[in-house]
Amino acid sequence: MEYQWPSGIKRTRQREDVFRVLTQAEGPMTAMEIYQKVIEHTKNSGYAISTIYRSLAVFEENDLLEKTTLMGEDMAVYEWKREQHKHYAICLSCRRKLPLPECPMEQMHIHSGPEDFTITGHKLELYGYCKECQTLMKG
Amino acid sequence: MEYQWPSGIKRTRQREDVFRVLTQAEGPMTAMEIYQKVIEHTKNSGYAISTIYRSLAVFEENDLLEKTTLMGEDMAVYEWKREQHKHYAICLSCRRKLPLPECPMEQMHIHSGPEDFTITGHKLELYGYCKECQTLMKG
DNA sequence: CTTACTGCAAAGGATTTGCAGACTA
DNA sequence: TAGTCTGCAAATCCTTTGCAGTAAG
Repeated sequence: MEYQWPSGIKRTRQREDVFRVLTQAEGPMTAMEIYQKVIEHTKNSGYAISTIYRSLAVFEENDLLEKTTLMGEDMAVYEWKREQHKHYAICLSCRRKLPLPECPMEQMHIHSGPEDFTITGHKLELYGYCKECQTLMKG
Repeated sequence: MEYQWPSGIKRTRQREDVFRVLTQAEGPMTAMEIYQKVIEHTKNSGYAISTIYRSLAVFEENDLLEKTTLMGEDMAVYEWKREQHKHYAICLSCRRKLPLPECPMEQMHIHSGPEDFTITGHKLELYGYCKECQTLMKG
């Protein structure tokens, strides 16, 4: 198992489910997507979506995941924080999220914003059209 | 007046109000903030928040404004699209939004993301602490 | 005039919360 | 066993929508 249970957080079956889904996810997921993955795996009908939200809140308070709302979407997406953080190129047509091979912000050396502002993090998303959708549009 | 009424959009008093507030705004605003600015200016009590949303929708459909949800906030913010688009450094303490002097993405020449992906736009936000909040934390 | 826009109020939908029972340590 | 967590259902809150009256061109 690549990811270990974070210390300082009480371990419950439901939180483990959310943890497993998030750490195994390919990209950011909505609460509903996480919920569906969980019940699909546990085959447990008595599972509350509110528990998902509460688990996510606990992880977020402990700075273990990132909550975002992507352009053109209404629901928040959640992603587990990894050593090497990720950015995505999001296709405006099919909404697919393609991970960038590396973080452009680290590639360049811009760690300075406005004067006297200490940067602790950043959020970057690229928008455009993936190969398949470009082909479809031309065709 | 710097900004001219966009052609192709029916001109009404209410839309003009939203247009004026947005084009004069210093940064992104929530629908509620726009609403309050509008009624403060017009002193009109019979003004519906739904009209604000509908005006925003029309402008957005015409690609005249950008709707975003900032990290750690629940409400969407709206910003008029300008020739020179803006990015912000957002203080995690006081939530102030400080505009960056220039777009870091243009500064570097990264216009390539994943293979065969055509980039049409991007979203970038820096997070951290502004001068005042740093001082407060140290003191 | 004709059609689109607005105010009002009510509906939607994601997320949060109160409470009593269930479970972890 | 003590205290937290969960399921359930109801409440919130931002945002959207239906409808009848109003305004723009």
